[in-house]
Amino acid sequence: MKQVGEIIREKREEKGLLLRHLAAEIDIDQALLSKIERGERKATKEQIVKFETVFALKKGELMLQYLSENIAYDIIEEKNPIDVLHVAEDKVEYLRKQNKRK
Amino acid sequence: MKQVGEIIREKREEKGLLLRHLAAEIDIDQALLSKIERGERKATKEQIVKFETVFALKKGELMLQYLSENIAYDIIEEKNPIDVLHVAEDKVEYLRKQNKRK
DNA sequence: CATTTAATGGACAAATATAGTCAAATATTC
DNA sequence: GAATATTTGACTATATTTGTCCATTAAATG
Repeated sequence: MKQVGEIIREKREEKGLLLRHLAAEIDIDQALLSKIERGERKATKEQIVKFETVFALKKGELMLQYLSENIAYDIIEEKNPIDVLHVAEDKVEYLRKQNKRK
Repeated sequence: MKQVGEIIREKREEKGLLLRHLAAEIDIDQALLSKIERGERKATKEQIVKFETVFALKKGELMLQYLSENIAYDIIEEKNPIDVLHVAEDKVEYLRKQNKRK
């Protein structure tokens, strides 16, 4: 199961880019990119969008990994993380219906 | 589908407590409690634990609602929130296995 | 193996988000 | 309509996140 940072590093190396090249494209410091790739820091949503563009990934593909990874790490230390996700699912479905109605 | 704030308000009223009484027990300003009950502000995890104690709820019961509610609102505006949750579930399961092994 | 180049670590600063308070304005109850 | 309870909004404090700089380490190259 690949982490977002790993995916980014792989893609960067596939393209033969150096940290500083990709960092420049994303418009961040190369040290920060290094940390993101190694999972020491999290990217922002905006940066994930940029990565998708630079790597020509399907829109939302990396974002899906990113969002779910954040959630997973947020709750992994909790009592019943799986239950939390199931209840969250109920709530999302409920909220969507609500929105549809109005 | 009840929101955390609503649950708190119900419980408080069941016990016949005023905002300022419960606020004192939880050790926050009553204005903040008012906002939490109406969903204008979010409680902290620590406060949720206190609410569980004050209301003699099963440990983790309110926390489950709280955590899942936060997640639901975090992703409701995203493209495929349900997919996000499913992938998050995979990741949680993966992380747990990892932990077990070491 | 010495130099150059790339990547990483750590301390700090800036920006943003969250939590909390106070006092005034509203609403509710008697 | 006075007293009590709740809500609102502006503001401050605190915590967290994001980003940069520069020193250090690691890797590659002549």
